[in-house]
Amino acid sequence: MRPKLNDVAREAGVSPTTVSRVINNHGYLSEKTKNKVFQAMKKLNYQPNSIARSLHGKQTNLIGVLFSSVSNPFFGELVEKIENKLFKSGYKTILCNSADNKEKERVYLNMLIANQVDGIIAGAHNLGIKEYEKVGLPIISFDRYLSSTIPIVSSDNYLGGVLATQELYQSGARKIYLFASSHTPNSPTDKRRTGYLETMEKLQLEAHEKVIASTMASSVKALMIKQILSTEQIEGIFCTDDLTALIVLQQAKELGIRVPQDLKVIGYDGTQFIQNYHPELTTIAQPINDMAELLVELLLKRVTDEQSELKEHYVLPIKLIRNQSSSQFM
Amino acid sequence: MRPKLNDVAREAGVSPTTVSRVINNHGYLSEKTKNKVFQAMKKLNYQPNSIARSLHGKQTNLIGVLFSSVSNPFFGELVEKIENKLFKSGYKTILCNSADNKEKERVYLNMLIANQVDGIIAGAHNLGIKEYEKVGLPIISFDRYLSSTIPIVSSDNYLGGVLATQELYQSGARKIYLFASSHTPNSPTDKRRTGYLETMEKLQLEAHEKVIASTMASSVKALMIKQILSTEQIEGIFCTDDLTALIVLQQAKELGIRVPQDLKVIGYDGTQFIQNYHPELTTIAQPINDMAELLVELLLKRVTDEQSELKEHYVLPIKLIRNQSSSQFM
DNA sequence: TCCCATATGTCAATCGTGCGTCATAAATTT
DNA sequence: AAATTTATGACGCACGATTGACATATGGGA
Repeated sequence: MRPKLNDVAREAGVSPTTVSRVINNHGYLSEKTKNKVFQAMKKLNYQPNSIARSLHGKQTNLIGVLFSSVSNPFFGELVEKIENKLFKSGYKTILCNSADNKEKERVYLNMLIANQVDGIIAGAHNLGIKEYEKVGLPIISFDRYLSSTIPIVSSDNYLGGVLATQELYQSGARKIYLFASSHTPNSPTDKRRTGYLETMEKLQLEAHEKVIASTMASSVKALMIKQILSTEQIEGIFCTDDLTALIVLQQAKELGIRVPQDLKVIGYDGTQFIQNYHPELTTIAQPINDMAELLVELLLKRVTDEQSELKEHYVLPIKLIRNQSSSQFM
Repeated sequence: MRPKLNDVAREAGVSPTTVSRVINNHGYLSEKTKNKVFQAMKKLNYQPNSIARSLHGKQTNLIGVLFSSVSNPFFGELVEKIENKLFKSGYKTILCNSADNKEKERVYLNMLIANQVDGIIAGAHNLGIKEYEKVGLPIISFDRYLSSTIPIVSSDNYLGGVLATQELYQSGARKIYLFASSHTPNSPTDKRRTGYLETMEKLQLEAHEKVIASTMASSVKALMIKQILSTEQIEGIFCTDDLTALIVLQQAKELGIRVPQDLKVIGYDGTQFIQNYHPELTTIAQPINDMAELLVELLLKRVTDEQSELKEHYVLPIKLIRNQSSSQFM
């Protein structure tokens, strides 16, 4: 049986009250007693039962972190950063991978409530606004509108779309396609798309959109992309995520389409992983670390003070990382 | 304020005891009352406070999942599978990224104890055996020996080393190098190494080892590998992880070393990610899904019944995925 | 009619800790 | 010597739900 506060008191030869005082550094305490208690705690390997403490109206220091999947490097890196920053502030992360499953997301939301988490960082958004509003807990959303009371953190998706398109144009491409991973209004991808469309219009070029659904198996994506590449004359492709861009590079190679000579490709996300292991890929890098930091900071602000006034939308700058896959070829 | 059991009772017009009985399906209950209570729960959006329930000696249904990092695709995929399987069994995952930091791992362990988790899946092992034994909770270890009472789940690292080496040999390589990500006895990498060394001896070939520390920044790794590739005559490389193998491929390309004509490369791990996005890489695939399943199954067995007899070591089979990077060239 | 299974309510203890109140005693200041 | 400050103990309530004991009521079957 795990030792309790009373066991520590007995071991240290003091009253339970004193032990509690030592733990919470509350009231008058002599160094001598403190030491006695600390030693007893160490000897018994005592850890205050945070369940009991939480029940007493205190915080649980648990934060629900809800994303669709951590096996995607982008979310993996983001979640890792979030977890790190939460840890530094003394909070624990309950990981929730909704796998784009509405039902799972709903069950998770209820679980989190039942577990009395202090707040939620939500990056998986298959549920309606209502369900999130019903939660009644501090929530910060990553990259999607949930409700007017839930602040959003995102990077500048629109500018990303603009820059990506301009980059392809400037490196010589004219027939520029958009490979979008989905097509839902209110989704970040959509603003990247808007950036693309408006820029194409300004450039007086015809827009071409292909939806490469993120739910498809990657082999299916590959097939689909191969099909497109082999039938259409394309000079530049803006993929709304890096992984799709990788498949494009792969398929282009198989078809003997040279990158960047015949085809220029630009991705989106710019994870550390992509930068390290695919330094050839031009991409729009989201500030993963800053986003994680802001998400945590805003959430903890709300957790500490429910009334704290937050903006509705925080947009962080993106950065074009220019590499060989989009370089001008002479 | 979140509704309590008493509020539900009032709303349903029954006693608190009855509500509790309905929730726990305990004692005699009429359908009529059950329905009244369920409706009241729904109306108030009531979630039983699991903190309070846990305090009552019940399980917390929280499991600590301790790995070094989820941004590494291998761990990302493994953790995601684990989280999924835990969820299916009604358990919640507390994610702990120790970042190979001893102190963080220790703090995490204490946090998990304080939070009364029902058990721990440990895949980060920077601490001594003692600290893990002291925990006094069901623990299952991934891939490393912690103590005789803590079962280990791993894949067949030794056989992986053997197969990898044989594959390189059979495809024609004679000067076969090992690029190991670390060199600690008791670590899985070490058995891969043993497999390599023994196979090389059987083949009467000279072994060559290089340590490409996993702690190094990938740019440093790249530099180091470039250096090695450009100074030594190598025909085959067995990398103890796929990411290192990717760097090898990358650097070989830069140096004009053709793969597989001049150099054959084989990696290790075989994540879905690698299979999808680097189908050219031959690799030893660990059964990520089966490992996750077994880890969870064993842990829950221990959680449910402390006394359940488990083996000390569970070794799951690996699989050679043969691709172009190691193919015989004629 | 009596009994028993079914259905619900009342009451109180319990889980481990936090914390306020009161009491007491020693140490320190005035 | 009196008044404070410092240090500790004892006690009890609270947190929200669980659970057992006990009481009571209804209905159906023997």
